[in-house]
Amino acid sequence: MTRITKDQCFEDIAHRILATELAPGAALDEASLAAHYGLSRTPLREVLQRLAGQGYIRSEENRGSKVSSLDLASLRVFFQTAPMIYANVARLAAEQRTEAQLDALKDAQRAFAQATQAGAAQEAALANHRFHAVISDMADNPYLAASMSRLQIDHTRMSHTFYRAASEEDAQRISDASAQHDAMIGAIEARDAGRAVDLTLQHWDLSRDRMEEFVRPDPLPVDVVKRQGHAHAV
Amino acid sequence: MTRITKDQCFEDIAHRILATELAPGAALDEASLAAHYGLSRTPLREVLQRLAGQGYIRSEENRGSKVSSLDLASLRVFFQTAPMIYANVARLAAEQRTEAQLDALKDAQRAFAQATQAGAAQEAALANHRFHAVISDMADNPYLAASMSRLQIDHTRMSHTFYRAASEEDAQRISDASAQHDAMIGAIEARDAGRAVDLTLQHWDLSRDRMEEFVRPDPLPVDVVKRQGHAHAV
DNA sequence: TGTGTACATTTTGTATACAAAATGTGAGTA
DNA sequence: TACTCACATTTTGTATACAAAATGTACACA
Repeated sequence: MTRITKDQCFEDIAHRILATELAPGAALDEASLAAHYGLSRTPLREVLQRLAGQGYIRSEENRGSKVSSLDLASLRVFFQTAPMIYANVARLAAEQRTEAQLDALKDAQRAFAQATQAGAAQEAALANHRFHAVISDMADNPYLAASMSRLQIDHTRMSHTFYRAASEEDAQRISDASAQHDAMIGAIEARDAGRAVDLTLQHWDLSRDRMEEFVRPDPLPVDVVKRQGHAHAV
Repeated sequence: MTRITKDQCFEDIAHRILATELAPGAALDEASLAAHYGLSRTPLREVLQRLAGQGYIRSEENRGSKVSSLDLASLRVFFQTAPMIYANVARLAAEQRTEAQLDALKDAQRAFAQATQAGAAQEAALANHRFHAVISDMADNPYLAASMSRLQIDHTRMSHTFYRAASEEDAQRISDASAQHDAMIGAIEARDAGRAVDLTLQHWDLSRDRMEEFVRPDPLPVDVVKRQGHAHAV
């Protein structure tokens, strides 16, 4: 109902996916989304196609769009790939960053620190997403950016529990992550690629362990036996 | 005018871009493309959006679509990134490949050998593209695939001169490349990841030197001074 | 000659009607 | 009860008309 632009619509759906407010596997209905955003179906379909192009959703001919799944199979590949891409992006970021990008990174970190201190889990996850997106931007490498953004989608979707501090230990981990961000800013500002890589890998180690346990396969259809290709969790 | 499906339209435009029949920077007109393929503008725009999502073209709001540029700036990043992605994809391909994919790879190589022996440069370049696309498929890693396919677009667009054998030396290089393909098939079939990586890097070295000299910046607009952001060749 | 401005033309973007495909429902039959 | 088939409903895909933006052109004026 709210009348907005295509870009805003794209951003809003993307954010809702990143926040898992739109859960992995959820079906997206063109007509109701178009009505909700006050667009006609033509531009809304264009938004969906862009979302599909960036890996947020998957569209099947004559069968609509679904939020990209996030099951244990993808998780395995994610863990396999992320450190390599993250490390290389960090190295390039330290080498290539501009002053303006450095300012943007500091802004993102301010927002992140604020969200974590306020205990706003979803805000923190999205701010963290932005922080790493700025680093990807600094690397100025469209080939790696394509990998990176896809990794980030899944990483952010898995990270929400990380920011919902239940125990004292959780709070410490969040504080550590924020300190690592600050150190990364320092390394990037100093154009110290080696240190940026090391810090990135440490940062990765910190978040890795907490993620795996919270991932769940897509909700199964009610009529299980008739559906093919839905492997159970290993 | 020829009436075809969206997928065929996508494939045809993609192939024409890979063959540089549609040159880097070339403008794409919706109306004439729609007429040419016998589609209305709505599905044709969808095709363009998919092409943009995969990096073949770039679309600007209210300003149409252009074939992605391929200038010295992108070239530098390309050389920086390709070996790492190619090597990792090769390693995963050797580890993960299925029998069906191995057959597909052998088919692609048969087509490649045939095209090179016939001296069909464009055929050879596209067959080579398919060969490496199958390897990317074997790796079964959507994150890397996003990088890989973008690298391949630019690689294939730069590779045409490689297959237009002018000298005896050129012919030898093409023959070497084909032999390397055969060796890569062997390594992948044997699931020998280390050897697959080594061969991939050798393959990369072979094609690298021949590429740089043939790349040209986008054709400049007639009115040069008024256009910004068009750096000259370094 | 060069510049600016109004206007015509071209091109892109959006809404909507209709077509086609998929899905859901219920009666009929074994 | 289980299954199939026909038909209604829902959802997606396409064509087309119209709106908006960009571009090109001609003319006035300094």
